[in-house]
Amino acid sequence: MADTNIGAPRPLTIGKIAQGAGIGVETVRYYEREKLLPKPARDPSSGYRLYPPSTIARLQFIARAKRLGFTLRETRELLDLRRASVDCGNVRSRAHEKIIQVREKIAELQRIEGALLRLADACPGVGELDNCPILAALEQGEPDAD
Amino acid sequence: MADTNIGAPRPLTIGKIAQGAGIGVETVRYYEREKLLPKPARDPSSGYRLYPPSTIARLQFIARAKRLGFTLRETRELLDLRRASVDCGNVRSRAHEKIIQVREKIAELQRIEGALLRLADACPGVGELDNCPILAALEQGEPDAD
DNA sequence: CTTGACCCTCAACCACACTACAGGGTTTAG
DNA sequence: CTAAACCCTGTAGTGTGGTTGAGGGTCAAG
Ligand SMILES: [Zn+2]
Ligand SMILES: [Zn+2]
Ligand SMILES: [Zn+2]
Ligand SMILES: [Zn+2]
Repeated sequence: MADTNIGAPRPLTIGKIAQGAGIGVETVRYYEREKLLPKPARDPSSGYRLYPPSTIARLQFIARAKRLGFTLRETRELLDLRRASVDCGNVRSRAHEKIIQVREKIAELQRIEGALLRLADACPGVGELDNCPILAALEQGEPDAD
Repeated sequence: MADTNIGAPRPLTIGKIAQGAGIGVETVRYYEREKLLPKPARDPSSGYRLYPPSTIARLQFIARAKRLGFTLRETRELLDLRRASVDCGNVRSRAHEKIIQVREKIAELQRIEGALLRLADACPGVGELDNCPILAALEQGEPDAD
């Protein structure tokens, strides 16, 4: 409201965008090395990196993709898709692949949870280790576990 | 049935126990370095490692613990518990800790799955990327995701 | 006896996603 | 002007769970 120089996207230093995205400065430089961020402009005299403010959104994109279970490699591919002007279907099919992977992980963890629960419930919690069904199952194999 | 030399636990070479446990020879030596396996006897002339057959069971213990979500460090602690003659309660409490961790992972993955499903269902799968709700959510943040 | 399969040690390397120096230069507040 | 806070490059280290390779020695079959 006060100043209306909206046309000038005053560039931000690496510290600002890192803080804006809630990550470390080193991580931003790492993302640049790993090609998740394009090489930014530089201040000619100091050599400092100068980022457009939209870079913060891009870093948040990366953070969200990470929270959704995408690796950095996959996230880079998503970002590249946009550059390459591919269509929606490509993006959606990646999301579907990721859903399948996530479900597989969940199923595996639920199997693990069930096995641990059965073992913990069978363990008296007192007494000699020779009677402990948890160690026994680990040593001899559990009927239901595999 | 044929030979009854049961009292002599003829030792096995590293290749045999690795094959018996379904893992690699290098992995067995790695486990020894990481103190998940005690240092085995050696053939005096060749220097070959000589293992009692029960080592295969120990390796399977490790494999099962890994499948149950224990790290190698935690698995070593389980194995050390047995050596240290601690009681059942210690083992059970570790299993409970692990159950809690597994449930947290499951909840996180279910949150991720829900977010991905909402996005994928909203994405038409055809057309321009500018209309893709998946990329839009990653760029601008999704209301339900966080 | 020779060949190939097996074994030895020590060391380096892999992926992943950072993180931490070392050894500088620059900007900014007081 | 000075000192703190920031920035630069480049290299190296973290942790997890192994795998691979070099450069050998040993054992069993033919
Ligand atoms: Zn319980
Ligand atoms: Zn018990
Ligand atoms: Zn779907
Ligand atoms: Zn789409």
